[in-house]
Amino acid sequence: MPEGRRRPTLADVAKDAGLSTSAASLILNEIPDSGLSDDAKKRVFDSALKLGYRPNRLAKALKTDVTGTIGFVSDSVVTTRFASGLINGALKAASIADQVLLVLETMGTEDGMRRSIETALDHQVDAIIIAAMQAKAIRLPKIPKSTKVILLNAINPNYSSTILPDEFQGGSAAMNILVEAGFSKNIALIGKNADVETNSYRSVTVAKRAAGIRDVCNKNQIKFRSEVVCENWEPADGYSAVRNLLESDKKVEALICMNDRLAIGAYRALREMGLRIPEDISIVSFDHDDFGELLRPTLTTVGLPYEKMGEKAVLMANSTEEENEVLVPMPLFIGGSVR
Amino acid sequence: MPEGRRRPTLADVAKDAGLSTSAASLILNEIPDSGLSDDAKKRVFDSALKLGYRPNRLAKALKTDVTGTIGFVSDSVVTTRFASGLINGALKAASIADQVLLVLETMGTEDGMRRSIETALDHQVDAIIIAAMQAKAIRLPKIPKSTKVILLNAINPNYSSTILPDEFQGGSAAMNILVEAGFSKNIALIGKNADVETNSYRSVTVAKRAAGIRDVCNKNQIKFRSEVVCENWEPADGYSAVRNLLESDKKVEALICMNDRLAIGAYRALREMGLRIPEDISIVSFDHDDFGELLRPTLTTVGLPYEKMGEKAVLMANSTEEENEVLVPMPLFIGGSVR
DNA sequence: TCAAAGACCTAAATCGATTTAGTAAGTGGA
DNA sequence: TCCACTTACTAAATCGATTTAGGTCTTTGA
Repeated sequence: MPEGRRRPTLADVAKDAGLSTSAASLILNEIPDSGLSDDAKKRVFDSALKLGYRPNRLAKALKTDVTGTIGFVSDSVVTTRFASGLINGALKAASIADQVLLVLETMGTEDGMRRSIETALDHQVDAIIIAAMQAKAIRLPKIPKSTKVILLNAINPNYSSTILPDEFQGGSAAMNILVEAGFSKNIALIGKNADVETNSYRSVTVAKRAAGIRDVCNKNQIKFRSEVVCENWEPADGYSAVRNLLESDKKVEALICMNDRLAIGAYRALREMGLRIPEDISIVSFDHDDFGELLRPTLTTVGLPYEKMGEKAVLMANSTEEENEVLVPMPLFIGGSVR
Repeated sequence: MPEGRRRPTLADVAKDAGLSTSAASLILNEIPDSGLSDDAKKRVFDSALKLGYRPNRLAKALKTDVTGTIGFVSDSVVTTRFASGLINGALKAASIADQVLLVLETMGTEDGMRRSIETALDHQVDAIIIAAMQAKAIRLPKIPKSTKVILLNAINPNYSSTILPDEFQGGSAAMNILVEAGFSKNIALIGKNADVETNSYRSVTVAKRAAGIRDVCNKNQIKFRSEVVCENWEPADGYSAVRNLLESDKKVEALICMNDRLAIGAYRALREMGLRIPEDISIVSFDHDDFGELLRPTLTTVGLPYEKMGEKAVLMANSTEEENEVLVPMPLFIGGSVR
């Protein structure tokens, strides 16, 4: 009896239609072979519409063990401008699947990770997506095998469902831009980093980015004129790297920077040295950071396919078949920084 | 009976402790005056720990009507780097309150808004936070009065619980920086916008930003040397505004730009004209966009207190007393762009 | 004419908790 | 010895759905 303004329940609909709740449930869920008459069906649908009935997802979930809820646990993905695309893609795919994302942050600690996962499980999520800001090997607490786990931009030996950017392809793509623009001899690499290329714990994907670059070099018999090591990949590192490089070597014609932040430092160094982009020096880099559009000329960069990755994560969470590592291609953003 | 690896239920705990589920519930929830013996309490706590019992939030919610869940509906806040602080702050506050955010996107459409709100209600959220990317008057569908609604960075005539940045104070703060730096006569305003200052539907808060600026002007008997109108607040607009201004008027010494994007355009114009920041021209602006840190000199800017606003939204959602409009102070970020 | 076969619908159990009303045993006072 | 209180606990209803195992009729076939 819908007294006051209570949300109507299935019982209200059933009563209004003059049927049992069982009948109403069978009809509204369109269960085949339920044997309910067309007349009964019409009455139930009419009543549901009239009362504005919407099922209580909690009650439904309690019985069916399907909440329509996915835990999105992130190692501070949400908070950073950098990868909000991940969550955005996930949000879109979830919305299409009539699901909802339950977003949790680990604050970057192992304890936070454990707590977030427990909270998600307490809410009986159908699956957990664990997203990392930089694709790296993460530590995870035990998660019952009944809950599907998808790693987004991360890897862990105990879970095989992983979504990563295809950094090898991305590295190749960036290098190919320079090759196709006619460069071969006088290219310098900014941001070589021994640690990254060998230590898989620190960053699994960037090693592949480097491998993709080197693969194109090998195929075209290109040897870098210079490989500048940068421990960090911040603008200041790019600035000093390029400044030092060009002061001693005037022949460099193109730079491939390991990320956009290095590239912005390169821009500054070149500007100060009176060198023009792309007339004197061409630049490609990685990440498709927002500020790339604000630079003059705009930056040619290989982006990370965050949105697609987020989408894929939700699709994978909902798929019944086991998938293993999925590599999502990296998109190219052509700016004006290559001659 | 915990057969297999099923999640232990309250019944499992009760059985293990040799008590009824009622007793177990009373004990675990620490209900006062339940009259259970200390021995019974110990047994229940021990069993719960041993089995790793965690209550099923769904079942609990079904009975108590408290889900520990807040719907965070956003007009594309999540997706944008711009305001991920909002959600981050909300996430932190929710985590402290042992709550979880159910994040939904409206895709910017009215239908999306309706659908998101319905979805949140279907999941029986305890409250709904409606966040907008730019504080503006938004349209909302009917929401039952039993669900608390908090507007975050937005206003709507039907809901009074609103959280907004204190733009008046922010505007004053920015202008004060210039005043305190000793400027008074030769200041130009970049980004005057008749529409924004009068049409409250388009943007409620920016009008106040302007008012805050003018208030400081009045108090100090300052009249802008120039007020340049910009229909849009993009870098290109800032560029042409400053270029035109300074080509005709060499006396300008300081600029107050209505946002950082205008300011970045100003930087470019000044650089091309050979004017130094801050030696020749000082600049303050608004938003604390990420790229401000990357500029040389770094930008002095008044930021939006997104994180605090998000926190406040959750606190308000959980508070029993009605609060009305809350204004959150805007933080100052001192860079090197003011002499 | 009677049983078997549909056709149409419902009772009741269940999911995992909370919470009220009540029961059983023990204690103390007269 | 009996009643009134405590003390310590439990039975059962409940939240809002789903789902299985029937239960009535009416129809049909022989």
